[in-house]
Amino acid sequence: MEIILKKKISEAVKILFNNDIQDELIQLQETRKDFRGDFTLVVFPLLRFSKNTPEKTGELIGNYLVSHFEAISRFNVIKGFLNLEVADSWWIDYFKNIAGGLDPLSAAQVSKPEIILVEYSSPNTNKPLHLGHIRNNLLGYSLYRILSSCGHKVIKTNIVNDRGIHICKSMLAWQKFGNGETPETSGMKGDHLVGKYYVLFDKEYKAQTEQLINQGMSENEAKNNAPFMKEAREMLLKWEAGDKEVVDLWKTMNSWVYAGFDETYRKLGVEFDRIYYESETYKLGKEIVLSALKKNILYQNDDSSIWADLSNEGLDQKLLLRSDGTAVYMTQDLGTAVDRYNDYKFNKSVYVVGNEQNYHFQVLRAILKRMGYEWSDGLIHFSYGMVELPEGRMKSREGTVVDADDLIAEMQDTARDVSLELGKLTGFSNEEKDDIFRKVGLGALKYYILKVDPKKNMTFNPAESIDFNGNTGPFIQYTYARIKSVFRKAEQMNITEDLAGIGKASVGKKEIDLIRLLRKFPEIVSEAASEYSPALIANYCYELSKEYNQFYHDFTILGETDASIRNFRLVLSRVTSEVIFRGMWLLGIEMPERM
RNA sequence: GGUUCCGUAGCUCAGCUGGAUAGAGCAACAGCCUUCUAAGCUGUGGGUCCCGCGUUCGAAUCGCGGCGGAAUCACCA
Repeated sequence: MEIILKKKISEAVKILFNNDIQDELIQLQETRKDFRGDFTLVVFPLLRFSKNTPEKTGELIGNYLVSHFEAISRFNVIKGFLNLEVADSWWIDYFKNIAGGLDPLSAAQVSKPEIILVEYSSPNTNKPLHLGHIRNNLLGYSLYRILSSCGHKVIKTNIVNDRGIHICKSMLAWQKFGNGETPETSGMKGDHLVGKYYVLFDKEYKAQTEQLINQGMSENEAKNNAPFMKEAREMLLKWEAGDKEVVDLWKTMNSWVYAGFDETYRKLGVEFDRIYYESETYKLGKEIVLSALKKNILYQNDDSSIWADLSNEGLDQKLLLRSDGTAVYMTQDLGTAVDRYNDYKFNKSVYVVGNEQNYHFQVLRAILKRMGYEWSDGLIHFSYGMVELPEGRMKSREGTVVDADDLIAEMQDTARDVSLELGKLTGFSNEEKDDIFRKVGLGALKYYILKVDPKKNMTFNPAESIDFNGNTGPFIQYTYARIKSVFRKAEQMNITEDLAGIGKASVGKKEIDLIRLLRKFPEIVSEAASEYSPALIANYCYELSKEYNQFYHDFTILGETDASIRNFRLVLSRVTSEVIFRGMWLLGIEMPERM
């Protein structure tokens, strides 16, 4: 529509003012709700051609369009804005088009599909997942759905940080205090069990450090000389040397953690196509670093540590291999990146990683570029903000972390309480109820997190996140469930949709408002894909749901006596529910058929 | 100090390829359940869009300069 309209406007300008104008000067937008009309032309840019007042110019163009373009039925001019009204027949035709089973996503397809890796989650294997990981997982998974819905080939990957001193810490504490405790004997989830020993290590380590400080050591000395730290370091060396006992323990404890993570991932509804382990990629990283050193891309210090000098790119010196030859975080990431390119020859590789690592990824790209990997341009750090609590940042040492499993359970419990209090779901089996509570509780959590702009830090208010009223996931789910209910009722009444009858229906403003919103969907999806922002879709789904709820309250649907009007509303309801479903699906949010 | 990000209603957030009177939700107050789900709908109050300058017919939106906040600049990951 817009394209034809623009053509007509440019034709009008040519005939009225005798000028060929560029497309950019024709600023066409949807008319604001509080004005009469469907599309609005901003006439200011055209004044220099018309050499007339804004009002007069608008009027001239409006008159031309009404008499030369049958789709435009009326117009009005307010200040410099020409509001055009599209004939109802056009809306009906348009609507029949999208109602006839046209996939709302087909318009969002990209012309050149790419191979895109999306890395997300990236847990450490020494403690359970927390609220920050939830944001990461939800963003990553939703990104996957959005990008692949646009036609890209997307590979979901996870890099598990399964090596390093932090793992040895839990292992050591388990050896000292564990008495052979396992997930089976303790009844604890594996990741929580290992996390418990990580905390124990820290506690004991702190005590030891304090003792040494009291004996007169400086803080740094004490930290380095505490027996626990020494033992942990020894353990790391043994691990790198392949010591059987250490490696076996490492394997055992990691397997506990993986089982725990899998459970959390399953509850969250996220999954991966390929998992990389740092214990496997760090060696490649070392090789890359060493060969780059030979080519004089890097330099070596007297203590034989290896560095990259990025100072002429506005970055600092960056350590790549320690003086004892062991790998650091950056070494592993270099290895992982090369590994991945060899595996997939990706066009883009998206890292869903918190903004605290902005610098790290700047450096990663710069080093790869310098090493001659042209594909490094395709590395994208999808940087998201921290999740803070009303009291401030989460601190594991102060016990203010919100545990992922606890939170999920709590959301489901709240969904149950609210639902029962409202007296819903009588006559359902316990399985059916639990399924709905799960969808609603999780929907609330996911929506709450995904609706905010990823790059912004967000505040997680526990009391508010469990609110199910207003701009929330359950509100959107509720809208969907309600539409489903209309259709169940219609079935009972033997009412079926009749697209053919719709032409006779009178098109009201409410209907047009809904259709206008519906037609935006593909545009929103492509925008979300190019901006990497699920939040756009979340806010759209809310807007659509709100619009529908208002529509629903203003009219009866099944009770409408005029069949053509009833059909119009019925089909409109169905299309709305399909788009809502699709939008929420892109966010990874499940929709209950009733609630 | 360098770099990156953020600053919109009491609170949580939309809006940002420049357009009309800046929008939702929460919280407060007032209404609406014999008709398809009230997890809803309607209404009232609430704003120096951090500040200043610039570009423009027009700036919350773009540019520059401040101010405030966050992150980061480790032989941690």
